[in-house]
Amino acid sequence: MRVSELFGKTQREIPAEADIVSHQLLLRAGMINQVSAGVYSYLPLAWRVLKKIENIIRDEMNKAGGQELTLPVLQPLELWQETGRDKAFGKGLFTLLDRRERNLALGPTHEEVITQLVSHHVQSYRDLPKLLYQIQVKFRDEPRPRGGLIRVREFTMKDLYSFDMDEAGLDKSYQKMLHAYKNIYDRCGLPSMLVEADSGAIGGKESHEFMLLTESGENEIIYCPTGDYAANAERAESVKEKIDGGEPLPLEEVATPGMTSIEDVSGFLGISRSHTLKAVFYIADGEFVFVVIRGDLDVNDIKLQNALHCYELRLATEEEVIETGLVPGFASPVRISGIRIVADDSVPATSNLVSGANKPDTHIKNTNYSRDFVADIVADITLVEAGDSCPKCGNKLESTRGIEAGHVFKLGTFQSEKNGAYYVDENGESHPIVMGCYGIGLGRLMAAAIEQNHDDKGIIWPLPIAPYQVYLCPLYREDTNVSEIVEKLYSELENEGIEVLFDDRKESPGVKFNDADLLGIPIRVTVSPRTLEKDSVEIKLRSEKDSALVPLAEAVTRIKKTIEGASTS
RNA sequence: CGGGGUGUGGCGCAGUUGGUUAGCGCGCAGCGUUUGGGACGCUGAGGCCGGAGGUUCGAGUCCUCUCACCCCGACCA
Repeated sequence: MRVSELFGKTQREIPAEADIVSHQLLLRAGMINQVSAGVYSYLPLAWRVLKKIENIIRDEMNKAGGQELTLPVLQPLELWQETGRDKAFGKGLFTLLDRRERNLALGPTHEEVITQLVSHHVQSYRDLPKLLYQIQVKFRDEPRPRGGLIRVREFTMKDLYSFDMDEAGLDKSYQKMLHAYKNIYDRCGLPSMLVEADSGAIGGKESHEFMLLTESGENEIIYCPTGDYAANAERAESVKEKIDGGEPLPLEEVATPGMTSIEDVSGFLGISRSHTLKAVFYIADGEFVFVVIRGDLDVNDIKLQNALHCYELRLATEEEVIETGLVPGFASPVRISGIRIVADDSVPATSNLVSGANKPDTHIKNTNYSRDFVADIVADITLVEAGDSCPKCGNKLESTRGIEAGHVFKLGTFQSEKNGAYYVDENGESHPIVMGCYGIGLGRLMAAAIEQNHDDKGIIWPLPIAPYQVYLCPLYREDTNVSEIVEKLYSELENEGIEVLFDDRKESPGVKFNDADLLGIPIRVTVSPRTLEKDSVEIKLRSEKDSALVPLAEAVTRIKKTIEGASTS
């Protein structure tokens, strides 16, 4: 492709809209164009990158035994009502009415449709297992699209769904996908980290995410430096410090004027925070919930939401707390009724805690779980932080950030039961099909690749996903034969099947070099009167500082070698 | 949905207490001189100042409403 003919222009200045690097560079490189919040057009350079990523993914899916198919974007809302996931997605689901006033949804994902499809074509254990996938556009009305391509409302995603007879089969499919995913990121040239993930309110039991580590990542990752544990902070667990409160003592009121925070109370009474009981109030699907946790710990909202099995969860306002009859800052789970109580598992494990007294300026000492109050739910709802202890080995956990570039779930039979996908086993008995699902967002992967690979000049594409492999950069001068030689080189490279972006513009060297750097093409080949004096061309890798002069006659083979070397290493 | 911010040629911005033909840089077009890290000169094209309503002799500027986009939070496979 000749740059003079390429659709899309580079921009020197950083668009004011863009905050994160990948967004800025995608815009400056003329790769994407925003149409609406979270909706983009993809120009030829971006499209080529997406196609390369797509082909790598497709290849790995096929190798793992996946069969590609295509599914509708337009889906009847009833299908979503069958599983109740219309509620789980809530406003995130784009819906519309057709001319007959029937409700339709734009697919945010395709479990419902594919499960229904499978129910029509799988009746027997002989039809299983199956791995089916599609690479298609999906729609989600995100509350807040952000970060350019990181979080959008219309996006292309590869989703594979596995259908197995039983858990053992699912385990196998799941392992296959973990392996395939690792290969995908490796082949794209992007280091990834596998972490345990939250599977959401309706998800199955097990779930993992593939993270591309970068500081601009939306997700906090908690991991053990020994490598035996890594999890999204949303679900990370830790070994909680054991606090010995001694034998249960009688309840005792104590005046604590104005001491409304854990900090205040522990300081005032001269005890550590871990000897206090922290009360936090939430509204879960409209219901007021009283949450208690040991004073030195914080509540993880996601874990709490999972424990409550609710769709919507938020902190209660002070007014709501007062309306409920509680005293903010001095609330206690002791002797209250009609309010659901959730306790972190640290609470039953610790004795003689200081809690509120449900009256102003007063706390009670020696609150003991079971004797003084019980919770409706006891669960681990602790927010884990760097410095806590690894659940596997006890070492200090660390924290980093990453972009979620893939998410795999063991769905189990929830979906197949609701959408009626059953099979008959050898004994003629009917069972729901055991499912898994495995997604990768292509645009996000592209953006994450840039977040991981750039410098102050521009993008540095890993060769396997670069829009072009070679940037052929002649520096013309009228009285020389650069033009003739570079045209010949261009067609030779193309004949070898090498993807060349040929900067045939009559621009100054500075402009060309800067554009080459901005676009991030891995191999830059400069031909100029200066190199031709030595009968050579200059080859420079975008990822490296130095360049090398290579004899013109060897240029093509040298470039081929560089490409092969990069793709096998 | 709550909080904050921004809307002025393709991009980045300026525009005073309201005052005449709305500016600058980049980019774009033409001509000429240039060519190893975003060259220079000359000439030129390109604007319902986000939209609607209002105040006023007069509105990019003031008032009201509205829309869009961005950021933080809520939310989110």
